[in-house]
Amino acid sequence: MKSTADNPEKNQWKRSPCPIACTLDLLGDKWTLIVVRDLLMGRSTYSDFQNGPENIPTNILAERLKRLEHAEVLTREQYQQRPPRYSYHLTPKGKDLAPILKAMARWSNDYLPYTVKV
Amino acid sequence: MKSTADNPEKNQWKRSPCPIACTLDLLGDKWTLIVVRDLLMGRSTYSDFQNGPENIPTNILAERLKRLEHAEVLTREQYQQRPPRYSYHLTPKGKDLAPILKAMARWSNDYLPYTVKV
DNA sequence: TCAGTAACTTTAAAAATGAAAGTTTGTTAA
DNA sequence: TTAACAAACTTTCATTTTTAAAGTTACTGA
Repeated sequence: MKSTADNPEKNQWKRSPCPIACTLDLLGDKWTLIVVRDLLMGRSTYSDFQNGPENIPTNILAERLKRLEHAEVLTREQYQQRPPRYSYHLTPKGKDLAPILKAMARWSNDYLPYTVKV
Repeated sequence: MKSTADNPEKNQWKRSPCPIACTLDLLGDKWTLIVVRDLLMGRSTYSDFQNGPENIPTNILAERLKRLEHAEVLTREQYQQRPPRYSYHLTPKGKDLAPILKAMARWSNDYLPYTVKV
């Protein structure tokens, strides 16, 4: 029988209690941190994200926004009634992802050629 | 006609020249940084990685090791002739991924419940 | 010679991704 | 008053990736 501490159903983690693994359970894919990057840059609407240089597929974008909202990394708010318009904003939890992105940008600038310097 | 600067074939990047996007092109999935974490912890053999708490599928592990070797994040060396045995080690480029993992661990400890503190 | 181990490779099913078209709600120009 | 346009999605379906499981190769030690 599985102990509670080892059971991902009862806890938050899917693979192991390792903090790296837990972060990757939520953010470990090609698109999620692109959306966070855009939010950190001040972009806030669905079409802002959709029109980014990476051309995120719209169904992926919608799914990621829902996932991040559920994880309380961002909030969705209607800023206009008619026509209905929504904006997305980072929570403190979401803003605190900045050091991860900073470290990635730094590493990329140091080691990957043809990368835009930041 | 596509300009050279915008052509991912000629450059290293697949989606955009953004350093975040470039990093995610290489590392943006659920398993790659788990392998890097293990390497940073001093694990070095295929079975070391395979026996980690996350139970990485063996074909995924083999593919990731090849990809990281190709990207010069790690090296593979035969440390014994017979039976043939191999070990993997981070290059300076690989070791410099540590700040990214540190930032992830920090964020996880700050915001994700049931995570092991580091 | 037989079981066991490291380091993979192969296979087939399941899940995720990606490209494209479609939907809903409203605005604005003709 | 109708047609075109836009934001913010949803749906569909083909392709790609992931996963679990079994298989392979090279060798050791009993």
